Parts: sequence; structure tokens; C-alpha cells
Amino acid sequence: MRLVIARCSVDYAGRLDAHLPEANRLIMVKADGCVAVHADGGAYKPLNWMNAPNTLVELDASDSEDGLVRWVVTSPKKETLTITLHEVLSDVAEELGEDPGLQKDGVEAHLQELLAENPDTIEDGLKLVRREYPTAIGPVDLLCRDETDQVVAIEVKRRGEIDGVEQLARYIERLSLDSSLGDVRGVYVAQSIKPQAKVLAESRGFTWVEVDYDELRGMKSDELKLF
Amino acid sequence: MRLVIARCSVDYAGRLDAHLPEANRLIMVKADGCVAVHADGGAYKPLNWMNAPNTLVELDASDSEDGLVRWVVTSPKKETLTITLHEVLSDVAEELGEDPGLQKDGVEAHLQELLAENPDTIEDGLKLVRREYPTAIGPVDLLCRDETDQVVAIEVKRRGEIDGVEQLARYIERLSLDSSLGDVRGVYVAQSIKPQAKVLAESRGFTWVEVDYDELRGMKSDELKLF
DNA sequence: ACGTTGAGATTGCCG
DNA sequence: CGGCAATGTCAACGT
Repeated sequence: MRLVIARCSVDYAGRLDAHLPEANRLIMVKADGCVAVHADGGAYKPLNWMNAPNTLVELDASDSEDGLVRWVVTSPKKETLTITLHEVLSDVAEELGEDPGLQKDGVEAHLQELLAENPDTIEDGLKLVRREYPTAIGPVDLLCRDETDQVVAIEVKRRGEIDGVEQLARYIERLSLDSSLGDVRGVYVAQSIKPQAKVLAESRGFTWVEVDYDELRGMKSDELKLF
Repeated sequence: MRLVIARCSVDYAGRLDAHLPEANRLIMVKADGCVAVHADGGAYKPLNWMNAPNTLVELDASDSEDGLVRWVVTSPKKETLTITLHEVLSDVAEELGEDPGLQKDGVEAHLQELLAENPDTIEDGLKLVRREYPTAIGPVDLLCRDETDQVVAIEVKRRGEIDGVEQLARYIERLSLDSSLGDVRGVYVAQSIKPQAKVLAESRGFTWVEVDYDELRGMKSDELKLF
């Protein structure tokens, strides 16, 4: 990794066009060749960047009319990022080596897994048919049958927004084409559901349930305690 | 901005839980207090981060049992990022000052603006009623009337995906409640439209048009040349 | 390679 | 402050 702090101006041409006027910024070049230009604020997103793979060419001061060093980064897709260095304040390079990678816990996949093990928490008497039930337009998160044996399609989200309801609607539409399943109803499950999503779900004839992730995880612990 | 390259391990607890095993990484602390931990590869997104506002507390080596320095970053929302420093390889600090900000060209707003000036490029004889026509569920990008004086609702996207079709459907549903507009039809406009979105649009009774941004910009230039 | 979906999405806008 | 839509979204995973 190479870290250059410099007074610089930047131009990007690619999916859109963007320009950064002259100012002090951090230029970060990673081992895989990707480049990011950061200001001293504004969250983790850089002002401009180029993802790997790309090629970085350093144009010498003597090559330009204005006597400034330029870095030109080019991607295979005709995108270019041009950094003009007006004054370098700091320049550090270190080899960091491979990263062992991030371990996550608490994403939607976990929530779906826990709900598949405890469909009762969604609705009393619910039995799992299968997870990721395939349809032509993508897999339904959970397919179940209720106490009356009616098929129930369940869309699981960490946060329940309006898109998830539309997604569930498309799945139900699709499942209804399969006469062997009979009449299918939908349930929208999330850790929290926005008011607008609740309203839309109800107007589509779906029910919705808010579940607690920590509580679900607690149930799993309880099961383990039985052994 | 402060840049520390160190062998470190990291723990995040907040919206989810995440852990980074010991390895060499860059720790970036910006002037606004936000913190990002970067590996030497993997695009611009950090492995872990904390956005401003937050508080960074440096725990001295003598405070911990294992004799290691820890940085504990805490946000008002109970999120914590804990960085354990095993060995510092480099430590640089610079004041960068304010950034004048990014200038962009070529985003959806521009496309909508150009289309509003040249509705003909969407469909012959189309006349603009107004941009951002308000409804209870949000503004319709462009509301027009065609040659036969029928009202046409137009959804503009840079890239046409399935969500945009659903959005257009909701608007049309809404506009149909206003009897003064008569029968409303929908057109989905984007620089490129995915096959699935085209199919869904057609099945909803909408037409779709792919437009060329550079060509539209060219038309604007042509208009300017008339003066 | 392409398409779909999730994300600690982030960010900006407007009510 | 909360909802909503755009983003050069990115990144992971399945076909």
C-alpha cells in the first residue's frame, strides 16, 4: 500500500464525468492496483476511485506543459482517473500482505436460518417445507404450510422496506401458477418493518411479523441446552 | 487526517457483530473523527469503519492485561469499534483542511432535464405537462400529453431495472384515481433497460424507450447553436 | 460472464 | 428527524 498526501486536482471520466478542484487530499494505492482519493471527512467513501484491475502510469513533470506530475489510472472499460499533483506533503509505502478476511454474524442469512429452525416464531403451527424454494424468478426465502395445510410463502428481510413487499408479491404471483400448491398466501418477516411497507403488505393481502434476532438466537441456545 | 499502519485485530459490535483476526492493515482517522480500517486490496470499502459522530478513546498499554494499546471508538447509537494494536509500522498525521467538493455530470437528474427539454426523443409529438408531477406517493418524473392528448406518465432511470417498472406502476395506479386526467398510460425511459424489466413493463401495459445520453446532450448543443 | 440480491450499504433531498 | 430514492452503489453468490 502506498499513501500519498498531496495538494492535487482530480478528473474522472467513465460512467459519468467528475472533477475535483485543487486541494489537499489522501491518495491511497493498494497492492491490487486500485486507487482511492480521500478528503479529510465524509465517511469512508472516497471522493474518487478506480477499482482493480487497472493500470497506473506516472507521467513525469518534464512530460507536461505545466511541469506537474500526473498519475493516469486506466481501466479496461475505458474509464480514466487523472490525478494532478501540485505538491506532495507526505509519501509512505508499506507491504501489508494478505488479509485473513472479515467474520460476520447477524446478517439476513442468519436470520433466515434461525427462522427456518423455528417457524413457530413467525406464526403458531407453521411447518417448514423448504428454504430457498426455487421459482423461475428466484428463490422464495421460506416456503411453509400452516395448521390448515395452506401453503405460505415467506419473505425474510433484516429491515422491512417497500421493495421486499413487491418481491413477495412477484413470488406469490409465480407460485399461484403452480396449481399443485393450491392457494398461496404471503407473510413478510423482518426485524423491523417500516409503516409504508406494512400498509402495502396489508393492501396486497399479506400479513407481516416483526421478529427479534437476539430472542431467536436465544431459542437456539435453549435448544442446545436440551442435550 | 492520521494514518497508522499496524499489525492489529479489530472487533465491531453494532448493527451486526464482526471480527478481524490479527494482520497488517491501514487505520485511517479523519478530521471529523470517523475511522476506517483498510486491507491492502478489495476496492475502496474498508473492512470495518465508524462514521462520525463518534468518540475515539486510546487505552494505554498499561491499562490492559495483555499490555497492548487499544483504540475504542463509540457512536451515540451504542456501536463500538475496538482496534487492538499489536505493532505499529508507520504513523503519519497531516491537516488537510476543507475540501471544495465534487462536481458531477451525467447523473439521472441531467437525463431527466434533457428529456424534459426534448420529449420528442421519447415519442413523436409528446408535450411536457410538468417535471416532478406530485402525487401522494411521490413525484412522477415527467408528466406529458401525446398527440391524441392522452396523459402519459414517464419514469426516467439511468439504468432500467425491474424496480423502476414497479415504481411506474404505483404512480399510474395513483394517477388513475384522478378522473380529471382521464386514462393514463406509462412509458419507461432509461439509457439501457434490462430484458426482465422490458418484459415486466410490457406485461403491465407500458412501453419502454432506451435513449442515448450523449445524443441528447448533442441536441442541447444544437439548440444553443441556433442563437 | 451475467443476473439477482443483500448491505453495518452511504448519501442527499425533502417533508 | 424520518422516509424515500439514487449511487460511478459494491460484493457475494448462483446459473
